Amino acid sequence: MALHSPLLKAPVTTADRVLQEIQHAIVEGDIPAGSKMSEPELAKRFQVSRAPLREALARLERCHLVERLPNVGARVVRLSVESLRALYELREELEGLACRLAAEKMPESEVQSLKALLDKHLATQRVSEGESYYQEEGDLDFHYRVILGSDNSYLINILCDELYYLARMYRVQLGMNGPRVSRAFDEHRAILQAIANRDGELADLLMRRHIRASRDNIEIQLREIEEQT
Amino acid sequence: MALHSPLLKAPVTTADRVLQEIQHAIVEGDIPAGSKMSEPELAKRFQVSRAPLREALARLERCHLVERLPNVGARVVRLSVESLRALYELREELEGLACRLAAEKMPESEVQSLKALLDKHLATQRVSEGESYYQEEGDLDFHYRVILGSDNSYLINILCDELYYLARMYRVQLGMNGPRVSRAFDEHRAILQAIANRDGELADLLMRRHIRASRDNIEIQLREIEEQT
DNA sequence: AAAGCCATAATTGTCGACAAGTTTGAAACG
DNA sequence: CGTTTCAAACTTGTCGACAATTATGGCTTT
Repeated sequence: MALHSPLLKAPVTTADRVLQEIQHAIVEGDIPAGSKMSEPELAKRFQVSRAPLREALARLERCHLVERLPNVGARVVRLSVESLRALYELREELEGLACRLAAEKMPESEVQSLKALLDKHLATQRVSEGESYYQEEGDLDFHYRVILGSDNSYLINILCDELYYLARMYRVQLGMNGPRVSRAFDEHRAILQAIANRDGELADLLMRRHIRASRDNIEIQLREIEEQT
Repeated sequence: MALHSPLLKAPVTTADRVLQEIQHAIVEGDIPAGSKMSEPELAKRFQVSRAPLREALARLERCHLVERLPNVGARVVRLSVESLRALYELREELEGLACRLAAEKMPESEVQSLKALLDKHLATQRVSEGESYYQEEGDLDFHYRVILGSDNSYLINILCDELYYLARMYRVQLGMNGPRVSRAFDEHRAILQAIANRDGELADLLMRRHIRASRDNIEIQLREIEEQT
């Protein structure tokens, strides 16, 4: 599933493989938020020794999916309004910057290619309206490619490796509901148009709004759940 | 040396200790930029087994001081104009954001405490003019505390853990020369004043300029060296 | 009965050895 | 003489076992 995604590099080492498996399990909620991650237990579950497992845990900490304490161990992070705020506050700023840079640097051919991608999304959306999976992948592809257009390796690393999976965890577990889905498409179009016009300032502004809207959507769901407890 | 720095957490595990030692060695240039890092060699040099050493290498990769390839190994990064541009482009944006947030959220007591810190720096500078060590530590302390004032854990993590040491490596190896040193003090004062006035927009702008100036300074040194080759 | 303490069990951190992969360099070939 | 091939040497990745630290649970004490 989703093996075509540009974000999934082919695993070369055992640690790579188990990282991807655990990452997926956490994002999807198969390993529940807040739970303790026992090294012996996970090693048995994924049929590996503790060495590559610990390597995987270290990388999971790097992308903020687990928290580790020396001599104590690792826990899956808990989703919270406070963490969501901090995460999206940062994404707003960084993806806004990515847009500004992409407007300056993205080659014309890539802009055209992105336009074609959005047209494909639109067609796909018509076929399966409300189908969140395609939408989500499409949304991610769009963001992903804009970020790559920034041509800043540190920015790309932060957004695509370190913040990506946590943001995805919020979206997968708290979902994106009805009307928001189709609106996101229009916002993508507007952002890309600004980039095509080489209007970095506008692309920045539109992307910030786009991310803010996405955050508001998730925060509503999250508050409902937090109040239940 | 520099054990009082707020950035240096007390090492609890062997991996922590060797990480700090290697980190220091790379930043200071004792392990030269671009050189291969042999695991057996480093293990012998620091008197540890390869397990904690590999843990340290993983964290060095995280803060962009080394690059690793599967089944090949780790190399110390090379300093380049292109990498400097990307790094400072990002720092400008992120520390600008930190200033804006700090202007909103930093408690009054912390603002006062920072004022006292700058006064102390000024006194210290008079005592040892041109002494780059104190200046540098002081500069870092200032930036560090403004970042903490942002109250955004992901932002703090990126700036203080992941980008900090590479930025420091550029500064240590390419230096901060004469007139820039004293100017930095004045810029700090202006930034802090804006934060004290709760003028986030201005603090953002001033911090961006401050970082841009610092970058220009380093880039000049770097270009000279690159042309020599 | 609640709080503190100690021994025990379980977990994490580290080690040395083996397996799998890559680099090196010399011999064979064009 | 330059290029290719291949094997030996070395490096990285993985494993199982041991050491050090933390969590558990029953016992004592007040």
